[in-house]
Amino acid sequence: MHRTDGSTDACGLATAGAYFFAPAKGETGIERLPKRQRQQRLVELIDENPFVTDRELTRRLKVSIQTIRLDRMELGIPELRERMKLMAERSYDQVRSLAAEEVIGDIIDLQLDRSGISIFEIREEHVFTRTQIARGHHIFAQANSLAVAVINDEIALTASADLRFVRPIHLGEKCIAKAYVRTSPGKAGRAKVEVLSYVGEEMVFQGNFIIYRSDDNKNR
Amino acid sequence: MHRTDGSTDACGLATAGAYFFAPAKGETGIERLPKRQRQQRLVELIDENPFVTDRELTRRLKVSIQTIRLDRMELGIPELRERMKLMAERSYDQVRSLAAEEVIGDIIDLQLDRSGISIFEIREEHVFTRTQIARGHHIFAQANSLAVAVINDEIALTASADLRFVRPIHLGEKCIAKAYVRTSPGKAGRAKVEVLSYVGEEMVFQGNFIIYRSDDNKNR
DNA sequence: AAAGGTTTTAGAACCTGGTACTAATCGCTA
DNA sequence: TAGCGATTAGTACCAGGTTCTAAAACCTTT
Repeated sequence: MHRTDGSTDACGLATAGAYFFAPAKGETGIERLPKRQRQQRLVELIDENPFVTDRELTRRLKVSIQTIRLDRMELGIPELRERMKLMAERSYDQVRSLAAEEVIGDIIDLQLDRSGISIFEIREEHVFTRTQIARGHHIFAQANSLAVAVINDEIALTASADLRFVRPIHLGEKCIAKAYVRTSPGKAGRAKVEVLSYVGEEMVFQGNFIIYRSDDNKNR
Repeated sequence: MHRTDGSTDACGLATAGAYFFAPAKGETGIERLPKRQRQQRLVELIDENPFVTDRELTRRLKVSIQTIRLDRMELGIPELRERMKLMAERSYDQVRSLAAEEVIGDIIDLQLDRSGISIFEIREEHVFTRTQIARGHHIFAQANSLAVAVINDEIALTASADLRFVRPIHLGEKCIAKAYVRTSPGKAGRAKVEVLSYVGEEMVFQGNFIIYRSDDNKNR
């Protein structure tokens, strides 16, 4: 005998007629919603807590477990275990790549000892929640990463920098940093790198970096 | 990763099963290992790929699935689904807290419009893997966060900065940043903040920040 | 009122990747 | 020879599902 998802008919009588034409927003809180709204609510609930089971959703939405499952299927939402697996995999990959993340922003062009370009999109985690303006250190991180990357040496460390945040950068904006090496390549000790960051045509940040270099690019 | 690492008492229980020290059976590559070594290998395999099932491990270690499960139990390694759940939960919490992370480093003292102190420990994810030296932007992030935090305004944005990375900071070092507001509080427009970061007695970083302020600290 | 469509519910069979438990069996040793 | 740890086998059971079939329940149209 296999156990079957019993579900002790929690709401048999709720199936009375005209079941959602009542003053839909009663005291009772959640009356059964029409399909569209229920599915929307389902998405919200799962989004809010991805660890919720179908059985739990049954409780919250006052429909049968089959309905929940049909809804998930229609909406293309995978089952709990699949969701957890996806999260786990994502975080696992992230951990792996985070360690490798030597650079903030995507470098899309790099001419060693000459110049480089990187793109960095301002996302939720980069802004002040209140103002939606990017925190300065993320803008700096992009510029600094690029300045270090453009130096063709075993070891390159920022020695000093001079920054100007020209205008606030907002959530969703794509920040394009362009770095130019100002001293001749291979010159011992220190390199000077200028980084200019743009959103569209507009310059939003400017930095002058002095990069300490190990100066052993010959043995690579 | 999550290495539960259950006390591998090296030789507490003299494992009687030394009965596999016969000619190591070079023929078939991995022949069955003695218990201790197998368990060690098990830990390695799971560590290497936390998404591996017991059945897969059976293949790899050439023992029955019961043995795998006994081993997991002895070692306190949870089942695959539990492992995935833990990873998912951890990453979920991380995402949540990352978004809330308005400040890099722990602020341990703050006198608004006067001074502030924060501590930041250099961990794996902050250093160049090759050299174990902290990337500049993390050091900057700590200083910048503190400089912004110390300004008692609705909105405070970095306008410009002038940085000196005095000496490299290494993995494991605790960086203590001290910020001093150099202009009189409430003065309109811009505040000047000096941040000095130390490892022990040694100054490792110095920054002069100009912080743009909304200057509406009265209505708080 | 009957027909027809959508929505919702029910139930059974089956799946994966396990746990929990009992009971052999193997290989060596005291 | 008995004993003992290590290993294997097998069964029952579980959560949290998928898949499928089938029957209501509801709503609109004819």
